[in-house]
Amino acid sequence: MAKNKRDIDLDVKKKALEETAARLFMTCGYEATSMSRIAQELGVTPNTLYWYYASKDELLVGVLNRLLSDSLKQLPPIMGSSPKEQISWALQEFEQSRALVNTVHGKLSQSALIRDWHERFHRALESAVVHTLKAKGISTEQARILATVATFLVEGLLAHPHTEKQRDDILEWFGQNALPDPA
Amino acid sequence: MAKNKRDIDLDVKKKALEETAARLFMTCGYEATSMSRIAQELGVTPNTLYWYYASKDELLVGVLNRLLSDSLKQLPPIMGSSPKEQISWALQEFEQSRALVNTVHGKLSQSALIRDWHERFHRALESAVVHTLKAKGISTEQARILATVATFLVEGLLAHPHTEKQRDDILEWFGQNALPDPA
DNA sequence: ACCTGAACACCGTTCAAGT
DNA sequence: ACCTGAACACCGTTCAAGT
Repeated sequence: MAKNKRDIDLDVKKKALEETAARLFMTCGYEATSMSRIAQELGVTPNTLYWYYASKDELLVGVLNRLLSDSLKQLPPIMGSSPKEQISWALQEFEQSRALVNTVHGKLSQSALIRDWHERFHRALESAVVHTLKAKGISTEQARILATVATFLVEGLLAHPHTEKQRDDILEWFGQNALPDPA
Repeated sequence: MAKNKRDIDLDVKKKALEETAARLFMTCGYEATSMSRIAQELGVTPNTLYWYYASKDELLVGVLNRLLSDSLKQLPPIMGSSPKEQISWALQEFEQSRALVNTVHGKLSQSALIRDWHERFHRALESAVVHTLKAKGISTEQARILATVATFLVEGLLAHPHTEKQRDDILEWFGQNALPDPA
């Protein structure tokens, strides 16, 4: 990437920074990726990054938001499928960034910035899931519980290496117990 | 603590090191706790820690094993209670070290040492849970699934701040769906 | 507005040297 | 066997200076 200044605008530049950072974070891990390394990959001095982001954590938030909105763009097509397929999709979507999921959880107790982002993310996710469950005739309270359980199962599968069979068994079990027996 | 050398034996010394490290890890977080800080608290030079542990990660493993075996000592009394109470106990037991749970998950992709410990821990936990479930007449396969789900729910609750109601609702829901309806 | 050079305080870790 | 002093390479971050 060129060392251009001023001739490419802020959003384009941030996009490039975040894409490089995302790639390194996902392959080498957040802690193992130094600001110097990211800068080096971009042909830039480490300090440069601090013009765009106040801290490494803030860069991480930028990366998370970008990955998330990229995922959400692919969401519409699967909106009509079964709950099990939807969970399966979410799992696959997060699979590549599983290291980041663990990173976020690991930083919860140290970084208020990450804590905020995490809280917002879960609130948005829950309300989306609850909304679709209610459309299926499930009570608000029950929908809330199921949404949380589904989230924990996805995160558990992401956090721990597992076989395909394990994943399928769990999704199957949840699918059968989630909906109150449609007699 | 005294700077004694040779006059107190290795196990006692390691106990003191790990207790101090555990306290700091749990209150300030693992990354935020430097080796220097731990050493300072012990009235010792940072290098000293490296005579006992090859790395900070190894010290963490020592801390984890100590906390775990301390918890296991309190296990017998609750062996007879209901599954829901047992899960509740596990939750409460891990509550204080919730930061460490997140730390371990966050380091999975970077540290082979932690990965090993984590794998061993989950294997031991699963086999214990499966064993008790089978005693209740549940098939091995079903017991495995339930054990994994229970683990993910506990970890989810630990990783995310939650209200008492949320916790009770989830445990209640699991309790009702876990055991194949005892007619 | 954007980027660099040089520096800061700190980190985990090593090693030769002391007792 | 146990511990220290001094050093190493590196980290995230800051700031004054350049264009």
